[in-house]
Amino acid sequence: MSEKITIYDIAKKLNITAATVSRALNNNPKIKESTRELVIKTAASMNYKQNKLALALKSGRSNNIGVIVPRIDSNFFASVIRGIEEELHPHGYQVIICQTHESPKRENENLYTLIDAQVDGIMMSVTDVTDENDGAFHYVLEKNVPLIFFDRSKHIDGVSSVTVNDFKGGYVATKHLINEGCREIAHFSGDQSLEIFKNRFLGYKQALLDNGLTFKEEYVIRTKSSVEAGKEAIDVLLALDTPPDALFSASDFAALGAIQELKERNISIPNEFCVAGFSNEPFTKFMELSITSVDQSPLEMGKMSARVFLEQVDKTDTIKIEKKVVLAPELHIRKSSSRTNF
Amino acid sequence: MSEKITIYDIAKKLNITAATVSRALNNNPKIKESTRELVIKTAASMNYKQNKLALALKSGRSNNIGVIVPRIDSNFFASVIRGIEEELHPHGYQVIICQTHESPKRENENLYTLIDAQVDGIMMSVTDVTDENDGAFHYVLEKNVPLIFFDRSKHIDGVSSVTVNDFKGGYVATKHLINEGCREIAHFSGDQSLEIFKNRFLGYKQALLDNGLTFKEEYVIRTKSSVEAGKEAIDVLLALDTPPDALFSASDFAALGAIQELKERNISIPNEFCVAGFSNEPFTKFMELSITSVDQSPLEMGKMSARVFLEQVDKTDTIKIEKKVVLAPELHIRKSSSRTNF
DNA sequence: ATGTATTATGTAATCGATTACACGAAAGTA
DNA sequence: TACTTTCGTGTAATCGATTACATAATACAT
Repeated sequence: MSEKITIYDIAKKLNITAATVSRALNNNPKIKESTRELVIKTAASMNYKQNKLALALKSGRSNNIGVIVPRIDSNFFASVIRGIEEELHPHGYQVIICQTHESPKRENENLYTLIDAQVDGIMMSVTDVTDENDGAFHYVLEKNVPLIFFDRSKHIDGVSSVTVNDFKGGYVATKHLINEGCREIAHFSGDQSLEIFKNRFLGYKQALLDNGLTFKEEYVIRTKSSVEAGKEAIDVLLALDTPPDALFSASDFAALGAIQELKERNISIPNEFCVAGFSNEPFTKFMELSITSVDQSPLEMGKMSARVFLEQVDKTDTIKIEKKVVLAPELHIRKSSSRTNF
Repeated sequence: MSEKITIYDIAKKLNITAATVSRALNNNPKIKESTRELVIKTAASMNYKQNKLALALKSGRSNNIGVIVPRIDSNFFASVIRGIEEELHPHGYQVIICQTHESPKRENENLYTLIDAQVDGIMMSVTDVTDENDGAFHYVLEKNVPLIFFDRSKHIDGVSSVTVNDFKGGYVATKHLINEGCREIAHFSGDQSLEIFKNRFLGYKQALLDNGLTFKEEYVIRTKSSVEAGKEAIDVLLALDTPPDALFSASDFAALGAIQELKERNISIPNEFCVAGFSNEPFTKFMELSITSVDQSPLEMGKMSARVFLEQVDKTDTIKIEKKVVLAPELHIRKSSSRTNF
């Protein structure tokens, strides 16, 4: 075990006080240049390392920020985290990861844990939006810890968010399907208590109406974000009297499930049926029958969240800044919906 | 801003000392039962929260562990991290993420940063294995911080590791290709200074020799783990006098690149050419022409790493335990190499 | 020479919790 | 009764760094 060197050890060696050492190391202008140099040289030679915990205790700032996501092993969330990490690392922040597994209970626990661990900020994608009376968020706000929502947001006064324009995403995807000649367009939605799914749905609906198509309730199916769920949902749709000729799915995984099932039934894609997904998961691009999907630029979302955090930290004295950043979605048109180009 | 309640506040209210409060909250047996109950009740009513930073400073333990990976937005690493987080969360540890982007310099920085942040342990997948004289690792060991390598390991005395049997993975994948009737099997390798790639290669070679096939140097190509690299590499192979009839790629991405290029050339898979990859990335399963791949059970790898950490922490007094856990790889046979079943 | 800035450093409190040691009170023993 | 344990709590140091305030030392002005 290497001995821990503290500023007291340096002070003793140089016959000065720890205060002087501290000031010298922190470039306090009141320190004589010669002293500063001596201290810095001695510190280096003794292999001194600042104890971050002591600093954190004194300053109340841990230089850690917490990130809460439903799960980390999804390309979207992992990419957002990557963005956050890359933006914050140069500023000396470490990123602490928490997963909720879509459980509001875990979400609360994580919030409390992070605050208790004295993180300097929290960035998160909420899991459930229903418990408005929930104490954990107020606990965060009371502590004046910057809180930033990304992707899945919640309306709380004074809280910033970075989201993608889901309405537009749903709109352009649906419009694209219409342009390809589809007239009976179905939609796989997620839990509409989450804004993102609500908005993707609304974008879809608006695109239909704006283009003279009728919106049919029975074409909208709520599915989980999984291949299996997509298969089951498309079965339901194909059993309708007028089955659809296209699908806009709010999940790439469900879109994939639908595609697999359609192939099983020898329905030709994109000739007889067009499909568009959402999220631009890596596999959508890799498939032989590549899948059209709406990109949410997760890396950018992460970086932007980090920037919003940096703006807010250190400004706790001023009026709380509420910044709503909305990124533009980008439709990646691929084979699953291209009757013309490929 | 909510006032911060400390044990001193509780002490003052009850006309006792902070020491008694601390002992009561920590279930110290020397405290009178009635006092303990009173303290606990008062603490709850005052909404007291233990200051983790103060605790960390005093105890020298932060309850954070650091994880260093090349990048987080890869399904493999994200899954390992998920495993680590799930195993460690119940024990009160938070997971701090660092990325190296395959840069040894960043790797060193991350190691120093984590130690300076007083993490209680470090789990990592190394980036580069060449600089044996590297100070950062010794710094970690000097501090007696448990260090565990997963997947990409480095030989350091007293350091535990959790890896998959890459030799076996390479062997079974190659053996499988041979069983399917392939005779001229090529191999995409990664940087062989990394054990994992070395061992996958050796397994491949051994399988060839054990089955009476000749090993050809020119069939082994070093590629990056990307689709593009795979395309370029297969071009080289197909230009040989005797082009191969199968490929075992140490990377799923490179395997995918090869498949795309082979299709481009109208070479039929698996009839004329079989392909197997490594890592079992999600997309390998999703493709219409699903790709055979070796699974490394990343979730299990993460959990196992966490367990090894838990065994080592708190036992710094004893002789250093060096535990080498080797998980069994599992070959997932899919269409890209199945001439018979599908 | 005396008084006043200015500069560099020391003193000591502080962040919040833990804990070795000390000590008074109660209980047990002879 | 007197003496020893045992029990419960208080005192104060400690973890390592920062910083308001005090003070010593020097420079400068009159």
